[in-house]
Amino acid sequence: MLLLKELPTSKSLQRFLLRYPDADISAISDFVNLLRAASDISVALDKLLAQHHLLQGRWWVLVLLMREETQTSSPSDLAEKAGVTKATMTGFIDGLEREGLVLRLMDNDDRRKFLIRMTPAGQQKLDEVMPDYYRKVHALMSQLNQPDRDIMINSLKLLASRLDVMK
Amino acid sequence: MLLLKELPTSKSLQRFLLRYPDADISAISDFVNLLRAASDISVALDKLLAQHHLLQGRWWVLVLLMREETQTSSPSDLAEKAGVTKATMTGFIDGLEREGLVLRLMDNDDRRKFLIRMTPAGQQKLDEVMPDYYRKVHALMSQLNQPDRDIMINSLKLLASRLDVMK
DNA sequence: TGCATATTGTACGGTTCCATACTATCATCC
DNA sequence: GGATGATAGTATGGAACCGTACAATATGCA
Repeated sequence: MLLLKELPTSKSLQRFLLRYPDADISAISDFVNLLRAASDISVALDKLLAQHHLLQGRWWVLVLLMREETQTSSPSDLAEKAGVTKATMTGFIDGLEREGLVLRLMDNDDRRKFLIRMTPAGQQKLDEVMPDYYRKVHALMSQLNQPDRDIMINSLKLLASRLDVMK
Repeated sequence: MLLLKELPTSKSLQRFLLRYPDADISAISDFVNLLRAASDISVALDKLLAQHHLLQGRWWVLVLLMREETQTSSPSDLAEKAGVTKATMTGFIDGLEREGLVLRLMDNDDRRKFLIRMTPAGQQKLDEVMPDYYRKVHALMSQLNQPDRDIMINSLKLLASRLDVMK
């Protein structure tokens, strides 16, 4: 996600309005601000994870594995739950395996499959990251009062559910 | 930005709470929902631009150039305004130049520099994209009533301005 | 003037992601 | 049981990014 750091000057805004008179300036401004704020927040999460030598993609995989009682899943299943392609998941697993945080095991029932299992080192890594993550997310979200926070989240959810209007 | 498609089951949530009892579940849930909604919106923007054979990075460059009266700027200036490194901007400009949407001109005042100028084809591309963009962003943002929209944007801005609490 | 320092743009190598195409394996249906 | 089609995982090649290092050029200061 890429975003402009600089909002337009009123002078350049006028030039845009001259050329595109139908533009809804306040809608554009809100839209850009929304994306920029979310991008900044995502970057902050990246930095938090980087302090533990993790990246969002690999971290989600560990979280998904911890959700499983057996701490085991398949690449396809992980890909679907993480919302990435199978090819992307292959890359994540490669990285995690290289660092010893997960194992690839044969699945004797279906020889096309692998079983991906979190190792003790993987669990240890999560135990190191999650308390930090929870603490900092709590600190961030506490900056908002509850009514505003509810309205913000519900509004975002509503927008995300109405994205078909952009087609 | 990568996001889980699936929220945790209550069963796996209990396992997380057992291991990390201090977790603020509602903060985490809101945080993840925020990032996921924003990511979905960003993907929708990508798709809109893709219909015009553009990508976010290159598109912002054209928008920045249009903001300039001379439709001209330098790679360093563009990089700073777009919030990317100079190296990344070099790549964007390469792509835009290859497609004939911008030109690299010598700067006779400072021979280290280039002047990047939008071509008529570049302006034509923007004239094709921007009305579509404006129309669809208006359609999306109109899904919210004004008070909620204001609260959402202000809350997001406030969060983005308080990201130091995550350090 | 000359020399240290800063700036500009690029090359290079790295990561994360995707789309596509492929092999191996499984499931189905005649 | 054999062909057909679906599915699992990966390889490959691409784009968008970054950090670092570099050559060329400009600037400032003794």
